[in-house]
Amino acid sequence: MSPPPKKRSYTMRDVARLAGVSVATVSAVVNGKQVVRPVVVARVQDAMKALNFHPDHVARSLRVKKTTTIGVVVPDFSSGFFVDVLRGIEDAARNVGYSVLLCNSDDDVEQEQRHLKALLSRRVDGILLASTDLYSIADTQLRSGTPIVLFDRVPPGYRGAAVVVDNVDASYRATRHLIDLGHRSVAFIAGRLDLSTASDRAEGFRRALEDAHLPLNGAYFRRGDFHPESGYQNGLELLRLQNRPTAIVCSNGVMTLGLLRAIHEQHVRCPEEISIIGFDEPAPDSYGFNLSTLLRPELTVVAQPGYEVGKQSAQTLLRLVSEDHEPPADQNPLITLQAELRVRKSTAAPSSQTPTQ
Amino acid sequence: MSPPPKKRSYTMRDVARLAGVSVATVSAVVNGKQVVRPVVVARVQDAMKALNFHPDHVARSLRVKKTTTIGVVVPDFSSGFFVDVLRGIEDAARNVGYSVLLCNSDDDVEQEQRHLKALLSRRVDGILLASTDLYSIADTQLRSGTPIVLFDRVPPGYRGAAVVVDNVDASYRATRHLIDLGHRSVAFIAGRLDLSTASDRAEGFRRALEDAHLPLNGAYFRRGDFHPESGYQNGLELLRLQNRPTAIVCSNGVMTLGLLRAIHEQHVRCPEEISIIGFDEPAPDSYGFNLSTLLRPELTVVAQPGYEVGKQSAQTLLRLVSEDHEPPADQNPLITLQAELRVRKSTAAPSSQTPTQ
DNA sequence: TCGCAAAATCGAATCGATTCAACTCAAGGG
DNA sequence: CCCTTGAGTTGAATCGATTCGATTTTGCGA
Repeated sequence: MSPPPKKRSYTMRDVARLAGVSVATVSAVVNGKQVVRPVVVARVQDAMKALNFHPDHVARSLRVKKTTTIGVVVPDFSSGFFVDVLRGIEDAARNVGYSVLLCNSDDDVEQEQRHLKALLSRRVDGILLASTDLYSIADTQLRSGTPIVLFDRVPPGYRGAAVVVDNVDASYRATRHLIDLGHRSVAFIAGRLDLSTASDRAEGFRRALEDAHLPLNGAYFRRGDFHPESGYQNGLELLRLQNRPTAIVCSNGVMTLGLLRAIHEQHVRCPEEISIIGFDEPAPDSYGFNLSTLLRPELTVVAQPGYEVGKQSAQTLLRLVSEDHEPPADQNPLITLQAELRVRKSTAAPSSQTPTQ
Repeated sequence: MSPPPKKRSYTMRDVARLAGVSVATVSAVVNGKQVVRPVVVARVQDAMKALNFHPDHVARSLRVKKTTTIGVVVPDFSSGFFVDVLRGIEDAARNVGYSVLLCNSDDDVEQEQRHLKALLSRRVDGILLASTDLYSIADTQLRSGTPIVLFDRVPPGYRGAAVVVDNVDASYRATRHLIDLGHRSVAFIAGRLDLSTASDRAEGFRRALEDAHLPLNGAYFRRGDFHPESGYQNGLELLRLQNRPTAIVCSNGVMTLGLLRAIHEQHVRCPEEISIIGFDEPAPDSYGFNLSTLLRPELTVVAQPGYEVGKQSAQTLLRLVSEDHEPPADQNPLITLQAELRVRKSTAAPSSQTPTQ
């Protein structure tokens, strides 16, 4: 019960001294996992209050080899999709007392590697990663032993845990929607084809054409890079084509914004002269109602369940973290979520004069 | 030079053993702050490579009492503004090797307190906070000794470091823009008036009217809560008013979306029948071009420099962190940034028939 | 009142990197 | 040839909480 020394922040030692017990007992009180007599508990709690003691999580982490922290690496959090994902992650993590270390890779391979190194060095309990560099993960993962859950993007044949959207199906349905409306010349603006999301969407588009016995016009398949400018450029080029397509599928949210700009600039009426369908809402999905309904025209989109992707990724990761043994091989670590087709006003039947094909 | 024991992750001890030196020397090599003979450096580095050694940042943090991590508490990262801020923070932090612990308070006072406690417990080097509860900060701050920089929202008379936008001026200019166009009956949809941002914007509105010798019609001053639904409801009520205003200033981004919906639903033409000006872009500012230009109508807004707010907040905080002594009192710790008026198509001169005032 | 099992508390080692006083050793001066 | 000097290296203490085997207390029956 000696007077506490003057410090900025007190330790269990100080609390113990003030309460007249040992640090082990203070620890027992703090963690509540061992039995301590009520009278002692009270004494310790008083001491803690008196000193405004807060246990040092860093020291604890060192000792128990667990940081109660997960790292998240996203390629870009300007995109509405990743913001939704992030919200899902944060909510799931917070619910179980985990903190989130946020890293932005800017879609840059080196940044991503640096971030992963930093996260491992900081001994996060697990990592959520939307990787820019699909082929270098195995490496990082194998070396570290830290659980990793990939989301959104997954290397072909990846055997680890991952949460993705069924992009083939999403794209198929988007394309199919246009075909069902009567479109025969449908164009596609693809994303970075080295990413699974982009190639899957391209594949869905291809299959939908195939199933409808429509030819795949090479000029209608454009390579974008998931950035708005490429939506704009490819949009312009498509609109200027002699045989202009009657409909365009645009394979992500921000490229769709670029495409819209091109359409406005060229004074092409949508959906009268051209139908367009986008991927993702162009802004976070969380306002209670969606921004797309305010766009000119109201956008038909295939919306990915971003929040759900985040939530399930985090939950999967936290499950892996809490299992010390390797998860049984028979349970599939790949979770696939379905996107939702939201038909609004940017898609309609093509005008009667069918363009030459 | 004994063979390394099998472990998941190796320590300096292992590296030292393998390299035939002491841990102190390994530490010296890792940190490069003391002179070590090149031949020894090489031996140590080889050993590190061989074991795939990565220093344990947790242990380091404990010893040096520094985590190279800052905590960020935002009320909501669905809003485009905070996403921009976050990007600014992340960029600034990453540039100097800091990590970011992200917390979402959901504009809930208890969440915020919990997050702050957690961050202090985790011994972050500093905290960036957009506080929901302006009057309980002093407490947390004084007790902890951890540097805190407030951003976006600041309690009146706050004496600590903060980075804010000049909301009075921003709102003044928005209102002034409408008055200059000839509007005489201008309405205002306010946010949560307990927040400095909201009350400052209300004040700017008030002053602009006053300077123009226009009366402040009570029915034209609406209290919202910064959420889209309140923009919608207040919008509806304003539009249904007998003396409908000819222009509306809406004091944040998502409420403006709600207001837009109300306008569409009521089939009120904008800007012909009503001019509106919003605060913030309704989505992140980072696409290279802005979403507002695609809205129907293209929105005139007062855009806050979100990225800059984030960047300067982080830089200010990191400066505080690196100074061990208290900063001199004579330098003003309050940074005020100016918003930018972006005139687009949702504002125009009122129609000739002046409504009864 | 005593003895003893059970319950409560304690002491000391530990996690992994940093730090600093102490020590080694080679070079150069006297 | 010895001593000083200083560059390079090392051992051991330290950061603060946890943990576990050891020790003390408590409560209860005899």
